[in-house]
Amino acid sequence: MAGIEEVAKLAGVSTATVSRALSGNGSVSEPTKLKVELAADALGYVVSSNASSLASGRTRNIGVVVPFLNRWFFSTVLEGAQQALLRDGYDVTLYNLAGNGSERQSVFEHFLLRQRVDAVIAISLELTGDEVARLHRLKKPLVGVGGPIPGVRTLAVDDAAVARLATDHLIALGHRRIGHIGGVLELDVDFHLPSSRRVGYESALVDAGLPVDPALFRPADFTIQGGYQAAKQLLGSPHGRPSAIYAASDEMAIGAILAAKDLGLSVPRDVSIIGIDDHDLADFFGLSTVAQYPRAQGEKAVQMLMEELHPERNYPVQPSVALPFDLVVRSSTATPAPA
Amino acid sequence: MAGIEEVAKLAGVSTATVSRALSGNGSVSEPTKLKVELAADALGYVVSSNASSLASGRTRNIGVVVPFLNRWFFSTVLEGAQQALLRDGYDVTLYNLAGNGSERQSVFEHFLLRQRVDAVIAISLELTGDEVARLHRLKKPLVGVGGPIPGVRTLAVDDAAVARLATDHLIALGHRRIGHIGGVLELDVDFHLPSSRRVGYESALVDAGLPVDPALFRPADFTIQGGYQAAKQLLGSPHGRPSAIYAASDEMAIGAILAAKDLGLSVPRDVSIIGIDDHDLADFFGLSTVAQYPRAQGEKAVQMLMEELHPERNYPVQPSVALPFDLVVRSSTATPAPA
DNA sequence: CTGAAAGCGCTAACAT
DNA sequence: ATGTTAGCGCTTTCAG
Repeated sequence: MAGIEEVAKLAGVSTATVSRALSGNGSVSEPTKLKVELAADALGYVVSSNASSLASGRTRNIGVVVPFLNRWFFSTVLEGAQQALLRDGYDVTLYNLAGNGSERQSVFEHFLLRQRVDAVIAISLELTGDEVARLHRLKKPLVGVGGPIPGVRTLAVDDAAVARLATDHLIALGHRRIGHIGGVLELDVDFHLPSSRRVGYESALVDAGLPVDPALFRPADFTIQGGYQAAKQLLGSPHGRPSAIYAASDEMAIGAILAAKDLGLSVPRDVSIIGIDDHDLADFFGLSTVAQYPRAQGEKAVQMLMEELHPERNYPVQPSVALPFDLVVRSSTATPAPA
Repeated sequence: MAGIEEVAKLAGVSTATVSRALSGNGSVSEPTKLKVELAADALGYVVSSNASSLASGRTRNIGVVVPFLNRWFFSTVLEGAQQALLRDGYDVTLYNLAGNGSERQSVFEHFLLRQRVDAVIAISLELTGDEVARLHRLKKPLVGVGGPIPGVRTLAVDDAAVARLATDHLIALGHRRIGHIGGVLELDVDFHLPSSRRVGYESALVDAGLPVDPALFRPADFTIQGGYQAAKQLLGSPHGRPSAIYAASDEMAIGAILAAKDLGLSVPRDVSIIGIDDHDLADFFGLSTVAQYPRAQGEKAVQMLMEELHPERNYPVQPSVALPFDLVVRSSTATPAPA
């Protein structure tokens, strides 16, 4: 491992100049800069991130905290964030807070605080006030994605509006008994979306003059399996089976489609189904859905961090972050069959 | 941020003793150790990983390189590895080599070499000789998971044996025309498994005295969609439709099940289907499969690294790594319907 | 624009 | 068992 000193020697300049030339901080004449770059290349020199971080206080490393890895939404946001960060020369240190217990505490107490990261991205994780305060005290920028964190810049679609859009689509098609597969309460602790997605649904019903029937709601765990079971309950009901189901995620909606099929019901003739996400599989299943764009959300989160981390770069200001979402109508929704 | 010096002062010892007491390296009497810990707690002291790394040469950080994030196998291995590393006090820096192009090069040239990681875990990624050599030159331990990397300790199930087991299961049930949905060649560059999983299938056939019919093979891309399309081709064949299909992954097998249903074929009455993986969804679809245990693979990879990184700890030696796999029979396979 | 030199906060000999 | 001290390899004032 060649060090900065050898590069300096080979280039015939001081180590300070090498540092400036390679980092872009401070001014260096074009010719010397070139010399330095050549020398660095020749020696295969790469800065030691530790030495650099120690001296400068910047790590060029971002901590990303996620609750799960094997769920489409999370891994897609992560992918978007990772790629954007790589482009900006940042590494990603991943913290998977699966086991919500002592693991979580140790991540905050020992890992994030070791000066290892310049900033933190929290995906769909409701941090406690204490956790947020800790990060603030260290002056580490923090942005949230997918779940509102009090007192923190957060990137999230307007879940209530998304839910409304999905429900309104069904109402506009003429459905009057619309079931809803939402989140289980347990998950609501960390993601607020289950409840806001339910609120949007209910207010859409109310605004349309439709009754809110608790029997038409079933909680599930955001998986295909969960959606399947919930839909079976909803659709198996001997009287008053809903003519449409709005599920709070595509995976649950796909489960609902499979449940309908297994019950011998045709989608969308006998029952319309709509989800939220625009999951990779939505197209395959012909699922109508409200698309959100997790990959773009990850990228935008990075952009927000860069604005804080590099105010000098004068990034275009993003005043309010209203994230886009779009109704995508495929073949799982249609007008209800005439009674 | 309190520094080591303040802790030393408060505890009434030297910084060296603080370092020793907190890191466990070198010997410190029980009483002083306690004093130091108390002082550290009181001040909320956490070592600066950069300073520590710079001085010691160890980063307590492992680089994990993956080709995709949103595929079950990868994210599960990653999850297992991450959790095991966290337990051992290691951070994980994630490199997602999605866009196999210049991104990949920059990861190797700039990121991994910055002394940021103590070791590297490569998941299902066939590293080039040059890439391996680079890591070796830095004396960074490297272990591979899921794909054989020449000259590198690699953790992978015996794909040919796994494929054989799946195929033999079908043969034992009495199937004689067994279709295979395997990997597309393109993917074979980075994962060797497509071809070894095909080889195992073919040799099982041969050993059973069955012909290897190229018309019974369809490539796909390891997704549900891909498996669906391939299965449609296989099952739609006007003559000589296979009575069973062995897919090289559960996701493709699930696609095949859906395809069979859509064709009006009953599984397993009209066609038996088996996959590989024991994916989260396998149980839901009643899919027979050969389970491998990616989470455990991630954990074992970590264990191997720890053995190299901490030889003094005398980990129990794992001589040869024969990874477990098991046939899991569910409801998607049965004897063929009598012709 | 460039160089000299003082650290960044810790660890690891080397003493004691 | 503990203290002293010399770096680890860079970045960044401060001069010039």
